[in-house]
Amino acid sequence: MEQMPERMAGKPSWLITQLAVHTRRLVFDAFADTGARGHHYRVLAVLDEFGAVSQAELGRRARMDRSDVVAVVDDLVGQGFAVREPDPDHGRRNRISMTRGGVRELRRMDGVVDQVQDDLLRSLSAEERRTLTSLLGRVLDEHDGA
Amino acid sequence: MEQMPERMAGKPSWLITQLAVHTRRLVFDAFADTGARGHHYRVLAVLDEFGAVSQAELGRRARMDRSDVVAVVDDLVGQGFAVREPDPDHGRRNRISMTRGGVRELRRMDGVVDQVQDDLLRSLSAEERRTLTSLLGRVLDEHDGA
DNA sequence: CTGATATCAGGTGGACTGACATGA
DNA sequence: CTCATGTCAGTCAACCTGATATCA
Repeated sequence: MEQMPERMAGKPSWLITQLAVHTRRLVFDAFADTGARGHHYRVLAVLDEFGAVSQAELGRRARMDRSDVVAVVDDLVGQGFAVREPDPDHGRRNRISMTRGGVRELRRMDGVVDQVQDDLLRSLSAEERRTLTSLLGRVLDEHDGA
Repeated sequence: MEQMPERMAGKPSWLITQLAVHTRRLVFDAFADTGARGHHYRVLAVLDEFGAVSQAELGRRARMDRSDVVAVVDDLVGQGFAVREPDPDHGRRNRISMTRGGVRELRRMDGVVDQVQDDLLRSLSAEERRTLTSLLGRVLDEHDGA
């Protein structure tokens, strides 16, 4: 692979952007056989950790737009991984919850993502991985309104 | 901002993906007034550091597809920042080079990017920034066929 | 009234694929 | 023949905006 410009190779912002491309490709390829996508994983992860929630809350926790949540929930419901039902306490709100199949799917995806994780960081030691995770987490917190 | 799932907050792959979103937005906003985009910066950076190159090499160094290089070079030529001329030693190849205006535009962009950089990493010390850059660089090298 | 929610239509930048013609 | 190059058409996931309707 040809060398990239120095002014880019030394900038975290560029490194992050480029690594995101690689990461997305790794995840996508690993999910390819079942047609799953990153959005599906995010939504299932929220449902697993926070229980039955509205679509709006789902979007906020998974960091995705409300518009996109609709289609992804449609998918998950269609695959039998989630259930959409009207909130009894609120006429407009939906309650999205996971099915047994959804839990199984999430477990499967977790394994896949862990493998991708290992592949992605294979050049770092365990200690370095922790350092990287910590630094990235602090930077994200600062910009994520935590 | 609502809390995100733990299994995501602890994974570098997710942190990188999310940070890339913030980074892209910061850069895009900073470039917005002149209508410049990331692609333009990348191409100018390659031209500055490697001189007159073919579009194919340009794409490889800037990590972008040849298809996309065409339109970006069109833009830069239209703005007077670059020149496209046929390679005298090769009938098919083009030679792309920078103009004075292109150099000035790149300097301007450099300043903008540096500010974004500072904003992005404002929660880290200088030492931590170096550590982060080094770790990210090593991870990218591993996946970039360096 | 405001505010939150769900939905739909559409647009964007960036990464990519396939096809095609041309020239080394 | 092959391989690299330039160009064009179009797809894709993700991100985003705006409009609309419903309900607290």
